[in-house]
Amino acid sequence: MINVIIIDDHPIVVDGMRQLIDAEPGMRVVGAAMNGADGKELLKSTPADIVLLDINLPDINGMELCEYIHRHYPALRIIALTGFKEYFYMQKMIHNGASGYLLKNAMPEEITEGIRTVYGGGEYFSDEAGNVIRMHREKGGIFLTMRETELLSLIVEGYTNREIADKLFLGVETINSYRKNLLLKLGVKNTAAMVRLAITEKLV
Amino acid sequence: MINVIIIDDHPIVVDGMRQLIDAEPGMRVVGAAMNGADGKELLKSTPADIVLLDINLPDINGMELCEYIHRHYPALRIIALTGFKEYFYMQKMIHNGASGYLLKNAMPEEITEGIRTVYGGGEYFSDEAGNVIRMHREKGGIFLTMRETELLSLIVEGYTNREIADKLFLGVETINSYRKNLLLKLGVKNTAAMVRLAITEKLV
DNA sequence: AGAATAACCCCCCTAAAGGGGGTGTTGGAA
DNA sequence: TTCCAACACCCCCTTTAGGGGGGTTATTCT
Repeated sequence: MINVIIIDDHPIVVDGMRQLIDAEPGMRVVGAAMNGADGKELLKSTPADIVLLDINLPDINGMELCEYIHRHYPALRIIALTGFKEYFYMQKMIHNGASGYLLKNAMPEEITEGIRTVYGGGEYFSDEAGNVIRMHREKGGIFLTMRETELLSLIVEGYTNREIADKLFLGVETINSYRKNLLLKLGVKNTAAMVRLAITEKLV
Repeated sequence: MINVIIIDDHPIVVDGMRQLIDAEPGMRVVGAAMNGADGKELLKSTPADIVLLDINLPDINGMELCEYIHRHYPALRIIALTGFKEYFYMQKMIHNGASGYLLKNAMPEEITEGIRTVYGGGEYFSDEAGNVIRMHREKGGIFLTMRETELLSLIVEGYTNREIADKLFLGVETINSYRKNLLLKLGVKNTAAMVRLAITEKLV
């Protein structure tokens, strides 16, 4: 029996997953949390095999939580379950210990198959995610570093330096440096042009 | 009995909604579609009272589909069900005939309450959405004028206020006013978010 | 004639972004 | 072991953007 924990702040998604997994023979949902803090508590009290982890959580970043889980519960296998289809997130989650990456528009069969594959020790990426990862892996040249890409995404989403600093627990001056460096690397002179480039060139 | 149709490309969301609604007395899901084309077919064959409509659909834009549904089935009440919290989307959906706007992180009770309220002839907006809408309704602002669109394009292209002013033979302060008004109308708080919205929604 | 709206202009003031310099740590490749 | 890239941080300073007000015209619809 594969025991699954869900950490996701969308009640509807949690309900849907629960129904899907419980209906599947050989696996069941043993707990669910709607934020990072509850998630950590849940992990402490409830032994499980698989964690389905959202990236968008109200209190902490899912990617950090992924790293935390991987460090504190190395035996636990993590599958990212998110709407983000940007390579950046996949790269980061895998780097932080995730063994699978499921997009929320994945078909139910993909989800159960993913759980089984990852439980068996493998890696699993849902169709679209797999394509994106393959595309980038052969191209290789990501000329922005991970941190830079991360910063860029946050800028594109409209966060100010102050907000980004708080979110990442860094100094404002640090964010400033990154921002200036991004302008330099991308060869643009202001945020507006950078955002446009980031979107049209799919850098995020 | 309130008959509900769901149009959303996330199977898990559909499952979750279905479970939630079917468990609620007095309402039931009579059909679901995962894209716009299937959605249109479904509407043709299946009479219903409420449509829960996602904005992110693989084939067509949910906002356009909203308008289509409203025109072809005026009796049908539409509730937007989406993750977008920008005012722009709410405004557009309401303008296109939606009677409610639910964010995907809404609590289950909000969803069922929303369905009931809208079925009863009212309007319903989930907590966060409601705040955003109320804030904007008092201030007003529907579509972009020619001039505003022109300004927006120039901003997206990375020109500063000074440059735009010179280019259009206007005062810098005038450009400033336009820019501020654009932020207000589009419901975003800075240039980065505005540029993103302008590009992804093809406002330019 | 009156109301509404687009287009235009101006002030003050603060917050945020950007330009140009710099420091130090770390972890991996050579 | 040395070297380098990535990362995080700091200073001073100027420009740009954004928040809050205040207006005037001309047109268009009723």
